[in-house]
Amino acid sequence: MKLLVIEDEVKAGQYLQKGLTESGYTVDLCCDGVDGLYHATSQPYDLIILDIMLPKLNGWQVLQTLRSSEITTPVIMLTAKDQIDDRVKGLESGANDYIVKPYAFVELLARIQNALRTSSPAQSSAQNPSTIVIADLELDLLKRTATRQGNSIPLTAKEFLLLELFMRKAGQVLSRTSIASLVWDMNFDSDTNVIDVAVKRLRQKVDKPYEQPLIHTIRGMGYKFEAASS
Amino acid sequence: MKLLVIEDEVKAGQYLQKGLTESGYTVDLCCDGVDGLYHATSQPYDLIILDIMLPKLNGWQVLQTLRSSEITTPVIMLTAKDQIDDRVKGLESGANDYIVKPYAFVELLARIQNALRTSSPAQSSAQNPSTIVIADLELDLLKRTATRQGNSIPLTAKEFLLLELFMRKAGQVLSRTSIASLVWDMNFDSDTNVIDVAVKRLRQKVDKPYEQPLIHTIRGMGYKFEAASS
DNA sequence: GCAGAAATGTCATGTTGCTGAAAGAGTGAG
DNA sequence: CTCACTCTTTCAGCAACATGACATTTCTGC
Repeated sequence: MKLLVIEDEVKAGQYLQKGLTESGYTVDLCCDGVDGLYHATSQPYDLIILDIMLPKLNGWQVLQTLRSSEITTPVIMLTAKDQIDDRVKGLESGANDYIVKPYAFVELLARIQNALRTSSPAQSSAQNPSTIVIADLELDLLKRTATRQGNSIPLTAKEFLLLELFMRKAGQVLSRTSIASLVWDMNFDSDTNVIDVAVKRLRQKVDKPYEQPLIHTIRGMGYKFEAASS
Repeated sequence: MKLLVIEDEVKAGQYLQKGLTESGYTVDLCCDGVDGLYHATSQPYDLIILDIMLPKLNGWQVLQTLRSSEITTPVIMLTAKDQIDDRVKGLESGANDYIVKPYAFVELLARIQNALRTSSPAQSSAQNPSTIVIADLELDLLKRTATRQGNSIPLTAKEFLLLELFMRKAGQVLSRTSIASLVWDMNFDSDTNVIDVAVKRLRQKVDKPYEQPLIHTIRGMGYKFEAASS
């Protein structure tokens, strides 16, 4: 799950980034409206957290531009107590939710989860969204553990993020470039093999001890997570 | 599925009753705290929807009385925007969820389903809300003491809060930021290691003298309280 | 209020193990 | 067979965590 935080106060922004990263999200951080808008339009995010008071372009303008570009990513507005106006209250602006500063971090977390839940309609009626199950592999997002055939598999932070991405996008081929931008915060211009190494380590734990491989290499394209081998 | 709605505004209450009935629930409606408490204690409900602003007895009092009567029916609090305080935010009051007025009906529905789903398995084993028992550790919420293998463990205020949080969220990974937000009221100070120190002190008392560790560090993510570990 | 004690927070230092770079071996495609 | 792509292993750096000592705040009995 990739979030974009647009917040000009550096400290508040870093705090958010840290807290949300710990909570299992990948977070990009922008410090002004123009930069934020650029990021929001140039790559897909699952959710955007948008401060209203911003240099260059304020939150309203960013939001309006996004919506008129038909970008429907859920947006949670951050507003100071004395800035609340009717646009926020009624959520008529196209925002999905708002939260008043200062806020409790866990409350923001709850709102993020809520916005993510309600924005993907498939989930809402489906079963418990806190676990993903594919074949005999189960990923528990709250416990941050994987289980295969009853065996608990301990995962490091990066491994967990990678596996979560794989399982969410099961069946799709994921290029190294998109993996790099979704799990690492890097643009894939450098010639690194972090991803190969990470996949190798993940396979070691998830596939190696078992019969059926779930992580498949698509030569020249990337990787794919799939139950039935093609 | 039988629900109890405690809401003083007649119109809002009837609206809820109608909507929930149409959604397949059986709904009782009460218009003040005393009446609501009477119903809630005199017959079993699957879930209670509880407004905070109520005549005679407010939502907090009703909830507290319910919980101290060992009634563990899931409760969703209804709160106006300007009433949100940390009790709601952290859900430390014994409520299972809360929703801010005005809300979308479908959202309330989703939260009801969620509360019914997540509470039922846990509730049955946690009949007595005045103590939490996990493995050989017992936490007495009234006496504010912990006991492990028959040995009483004296806890300071912060230690107790932290352990209570851990045990309530047993199995889940808690990020430092969430812990900071729930146990301390820190929502912005980032460069401190109070939490690490507090965990160390708690471990000293709770884990150090015993065989099986209960508090686990999940590197890069936070901490987790769990009996059997990988 | 005051002194002493307990609790809590800050800082400096030690320790661990995750992570990513590099380099070589393996493997499939043409 | 050759080349490009992928896999595997090794290793050092470093961020994240643990810990002990010290400072500050809060509590408690007089």
